[in-house]
Amino acid sequence: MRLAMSASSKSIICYSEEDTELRRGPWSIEEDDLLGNYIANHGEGRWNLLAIRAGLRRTGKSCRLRWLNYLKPDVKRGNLTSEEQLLIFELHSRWGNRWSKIAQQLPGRTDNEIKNYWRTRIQKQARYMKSETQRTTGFVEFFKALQMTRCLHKAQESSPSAMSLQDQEIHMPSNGGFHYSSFGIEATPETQITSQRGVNHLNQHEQNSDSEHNNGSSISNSESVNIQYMTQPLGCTTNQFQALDNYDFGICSYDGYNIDNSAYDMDSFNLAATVDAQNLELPVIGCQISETNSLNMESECSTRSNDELWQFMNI
DNA sequence: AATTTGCCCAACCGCAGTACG
DNA sequence: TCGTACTGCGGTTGGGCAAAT
Repeated sequence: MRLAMSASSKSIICYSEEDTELRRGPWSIEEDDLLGNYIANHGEGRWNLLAIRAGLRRTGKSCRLRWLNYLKPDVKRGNLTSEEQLLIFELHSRWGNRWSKIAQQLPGRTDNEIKNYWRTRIQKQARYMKSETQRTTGFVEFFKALQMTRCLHKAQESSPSAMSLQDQEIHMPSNGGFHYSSFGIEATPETQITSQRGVNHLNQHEQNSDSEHNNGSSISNSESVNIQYMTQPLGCTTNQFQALDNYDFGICSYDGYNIDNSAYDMDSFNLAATVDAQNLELPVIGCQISETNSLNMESECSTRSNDELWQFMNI
């Protein structure tokens, strides 16, 4: 067996003992046509057989990948929307590097695409944030807001009928326009979120105690977040979602962001290394549910680093 | 203008799980 | 029950391209 690089197409051609060529590398238009036409006529499956019968000098594996990631009609091309990006962010926080599972929640997007997206854009931003961490607290609010969504998820899981957040908007601090509408969670007018005012402290020990991608919530529901279901609409009610007292806020334990260091260079998200956790006092976040059933979350204290923070959000 | 650097993304690889004879 | 082939998934690689130097 030997390998050679095709000069014209830069495809690697693999010669076996029988001198049957196995093409590798980029697919040509002709190959795409062959594969597409064959699947149109015969359907998917049995990829090795398909490759042979379609007259493709490719492995079944290669054919499958080409079909699923590129040729399949419902594959969506182009940049990810902001909603999709945020959804990826959220789902990754829940499931870690389960790309195929995440992709299932984004119709038309492939696991490969999401994986590439995460690897490039997210980690780039993470590196940026890490470099900024020493002089900004903006990321704290950001992660706090993400934790907020997790609170809501938890509440939804515990009482799914009463709490859903679809179509809601969570406005991140100050000048950030932050839409969580694609998170698949939905707010009802009956939803109220309250919390005692206090100061958040990061607790490294507790954070680290959360294993398995930290899927388990670190929230002590009884103490940190109370979610009540009211009988009257909350249209004009401003609910303080303040401080998430005693909340194992878990910047470091926020799923997926520091536990995947082995998979990618996720040091960027290992904020424990860059934050003086014990001395970190988090700003207060106010939580408001408007008449339009949208949940607005606002910071009650301004930060000078919003622009920096929202660079992250405005990927 | 030439070279370097970094980003993006398609494609490949290895492994684990599953189906099937 | 076992071995083999197939399938799917996550991780990695490398080429193309544009921006920076």
